[in-house]
Amino acid sequence: MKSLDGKVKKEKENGFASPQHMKSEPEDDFYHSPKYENCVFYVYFIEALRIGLIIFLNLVYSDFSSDGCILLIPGGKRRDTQTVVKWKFLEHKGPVFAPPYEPLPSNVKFYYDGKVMRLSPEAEEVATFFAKMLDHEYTTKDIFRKNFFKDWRKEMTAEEKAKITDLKKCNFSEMNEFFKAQWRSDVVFLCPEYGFCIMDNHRERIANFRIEPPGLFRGRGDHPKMGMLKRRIRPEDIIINCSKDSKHPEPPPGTRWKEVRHDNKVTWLVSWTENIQGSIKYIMLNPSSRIKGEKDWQKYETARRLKKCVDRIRNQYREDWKSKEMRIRQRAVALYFIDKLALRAGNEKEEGETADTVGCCSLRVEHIKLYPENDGQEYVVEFDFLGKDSIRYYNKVPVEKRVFKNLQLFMENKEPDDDLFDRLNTSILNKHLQELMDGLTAKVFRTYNASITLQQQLKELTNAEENIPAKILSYNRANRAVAILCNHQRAPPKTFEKSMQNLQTKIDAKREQLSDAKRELKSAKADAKVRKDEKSKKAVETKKKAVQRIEEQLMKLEVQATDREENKQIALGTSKLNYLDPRISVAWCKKWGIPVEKIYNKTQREKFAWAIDMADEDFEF
DNA sequence: TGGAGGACTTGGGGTCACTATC
DNA sequence: GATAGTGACCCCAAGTCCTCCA
Repeated sequence: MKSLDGKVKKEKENGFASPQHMKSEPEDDFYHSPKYENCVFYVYFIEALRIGLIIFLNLVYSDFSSDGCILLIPGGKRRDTQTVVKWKFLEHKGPVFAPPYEPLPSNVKFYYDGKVMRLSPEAEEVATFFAKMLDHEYTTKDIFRKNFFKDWRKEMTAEEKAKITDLKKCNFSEMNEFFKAQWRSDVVFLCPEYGFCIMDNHRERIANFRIEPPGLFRGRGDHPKMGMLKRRIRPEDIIINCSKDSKHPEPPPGTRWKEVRHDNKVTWLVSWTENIQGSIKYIMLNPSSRIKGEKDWQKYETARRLKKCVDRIRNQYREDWKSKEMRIRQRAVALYFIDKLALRAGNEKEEGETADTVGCCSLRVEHIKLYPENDGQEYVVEFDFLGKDSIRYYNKVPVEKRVFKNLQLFMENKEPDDDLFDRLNTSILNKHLQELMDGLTAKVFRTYNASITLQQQLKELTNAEENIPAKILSYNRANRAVAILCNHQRAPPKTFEKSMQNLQTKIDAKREQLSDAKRELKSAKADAKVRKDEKSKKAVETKKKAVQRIEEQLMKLEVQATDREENKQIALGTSKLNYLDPRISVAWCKKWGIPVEKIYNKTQREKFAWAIDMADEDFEF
């Protein structure tokens, strides 16, 4: 692990201040505070007899260290460390398990081949997973049905297995109706108890304190494992991570944890291994927590460092297009795509285990087409592939001649399903990037290009003369430019057409209202001209104000319609949450007097509390 | 050195609760 | 009070990148 010395030094040189909230300065009322530097001492007064001592010792003697972050000790003095300690003290209540299966009431029947059939509890539970999804497209997909049926049969008794041999003959509709009508039990009240933990004196919100319930795996795209049974997680599957000196969470009576460990070099509280892919799942802290906030801040600082050397890197990869070595040319062309098109790195994937999706390094020959000329443009590359979450990436872009020629070279004598960059993978690329800049990986380009685009677009689109709704439209347009760059798509909402129609009706009505109001104003003016008295003058003023008000309302509606239409298939949330340095948005709000609530909702404000604290209107990414 | 596993971020969709409208 | 529409929040899958070990 890298020493933090260099980082701290660099940050000092660059003039980065540590965000205010990252300092360890306990305040009261942390429970409702958007900041999270509040001490638990005040709220947990009763429990504090025991915890208090630890808190006190922590406050006095410890710093709050985090991997790669500036460390502060009480008094604000920075201290560097070699360790990768992420927390000093961690206490939590453990996870909340999915409620046990309750057999269906006897009036809810399952039919096989038109006849009522009573299922064993094990088989019935798995059947209910399918029944609950009956209205979903998944249950019409062959792979889903095949996987489900195979796993369902494993839960059946020998008798059931012999009888139930064809999924088509199964009728789950009564079960489906039953679940639709059922009142959903509310576990929100568990939140204050299980939804929080104590980490380094701070009461922190936990992101996902509930264990994922059993069900059918919903893989995306053409996932070969969709429909498989996600088994129930039991205490014996759970690894608890907490402080040695904390009050360990208790497993449910009569059970035990798989393991209790005290690893303060990781940030998770609970983990278990899921049975579909064999991957590990975690319970971690909410994005508003200090540990996540620091990481987020670091991410944007790395992207800002890239800004300083991006020209050098671009010059270098342009040079590398001419390299004698194929691997260097491939690396340089791939990097050009990552930089220009904000493509993801594209790790290798195990064939047949997941949906067939690719990123830059894993592009295949079949994913691009080359056009020496297309629609009056030279050297056009057409990309068409499925990216993360099987979202289609389609783009036709003119590229530089050397890139085009190189691509022709890379594609020579290859089959459509051969790798385009056969001498490259993400670890080779990232190793190279690491040499160009400390901490640089392919992902950083996406963050950098997203943030810099937002900043540029905001400068370009914001008009000082415009009112707040128009400025917010500009913001959304800038956000949209980033979402398009990053290919963040969404399925148009089901109610989209209808709601657009309703909005249009409102606009039409408002227009009519406006023309009525104008007509009234005109006649009031004429009246005032004849009568020349105070009363009629006043009437003119009133009518004028009415026209103005309606004009504003109409504009608001029109802006709303434009915004919604332009947003039909674009998802803004992902870029806002993960790629755009929040300080750009905060600075923009401050500069133009826009309430930050118009840009960020409550959750987002909590996540970006550090940026709201830090950024003034002059902030430059 | 490279492959596997682990830790963490990113991502779209689903659900729910709140608000507006009738 | 019922209903429709919507945004916020939750869920958990699917990525990226790092570490560890043979």
